[in-house]
Amino acid sequence: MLSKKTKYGIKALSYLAKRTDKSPVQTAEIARSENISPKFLESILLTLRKSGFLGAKKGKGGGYYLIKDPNEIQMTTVIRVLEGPIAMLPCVSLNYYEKCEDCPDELTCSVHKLMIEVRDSTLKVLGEKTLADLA
Amino acid sequence: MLSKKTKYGIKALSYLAKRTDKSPVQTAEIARSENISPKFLESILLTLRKSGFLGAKKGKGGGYYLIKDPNEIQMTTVIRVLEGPIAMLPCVSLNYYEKCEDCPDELTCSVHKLMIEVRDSTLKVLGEKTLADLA
DNA sequence: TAATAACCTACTAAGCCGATAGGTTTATAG
DNA sequence: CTATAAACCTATCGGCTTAGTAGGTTATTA
Repeated sequence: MLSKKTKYGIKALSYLAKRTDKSPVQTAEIARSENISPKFLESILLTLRKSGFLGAKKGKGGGYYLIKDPNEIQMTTVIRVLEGPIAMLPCVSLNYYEKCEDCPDELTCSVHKLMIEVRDSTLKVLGEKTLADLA
Repeated sequence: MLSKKTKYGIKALSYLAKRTDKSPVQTAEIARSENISPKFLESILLTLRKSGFLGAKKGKGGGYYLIKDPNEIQMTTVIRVLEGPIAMLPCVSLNYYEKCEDCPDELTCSVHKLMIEVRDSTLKVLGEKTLADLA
């Protein structure tokens, strides 16, 4: 299940990508438009800025704006930053790998093999999609 | 992320499917072999029995056994029973649909569309796989 | 009749999620 | 130079879920 954090984050990015204008947009405006708790969204936008997706401007007339071209923003990278691993098990995660305690041998584990296939198919979909496709 | 419940459940089903013999296998044996907490596994096998995957026999020499042919057991149905929805958002779930509170219109929601694609690709992988493929 | 193993109910510790509260810093407007 | 605006930062919290534990009940077999 996708967390609300991720869902809201994607919505916010889409909102910014839809704008022709590249001027800063305030958190409150996005929150209002997308029905998101302003304070919660604030923390999300902050992590998106720290991750290099957004730029920010303080003070009056400030807000957040996209740094990169929406075409260059893969959905895989967005989701990894907000949600963490895309894989359904740590032992099949490319970016957040972790060994299972219970599993003596991954290569013979039935669940492992299955989840690799799921991961690859998901990765294919998300890797081909960019923020531009959503907006 | 797949819960341990689901992971253990699939492992247990695989274990049973691998056996040529169709005699009942005790919870303790599966737990030992797969490194699962016996009591936790007990509850999992119980739900698998109630869902029609397993049969059970009480008393000495009892245990659990597969009811159906492993070829007939789709991984989608197993996961839905143990984990719940396969979709990453309730609003794109076929079997556990739920409307998003924040979203006024699903058809224009960028996240919605994206998650439908992810769901479909996952469903394709899991729908083609049966328990026999795992074992 | 004793042992065995499934069945059932209840509880719990820990962790995460979504959100809130309140203050600090920086930029702009007048 | 001062007031305002908005991002930035820290801390906290209630509620829920997960993974497991404990302990007893029922049914079957030897």
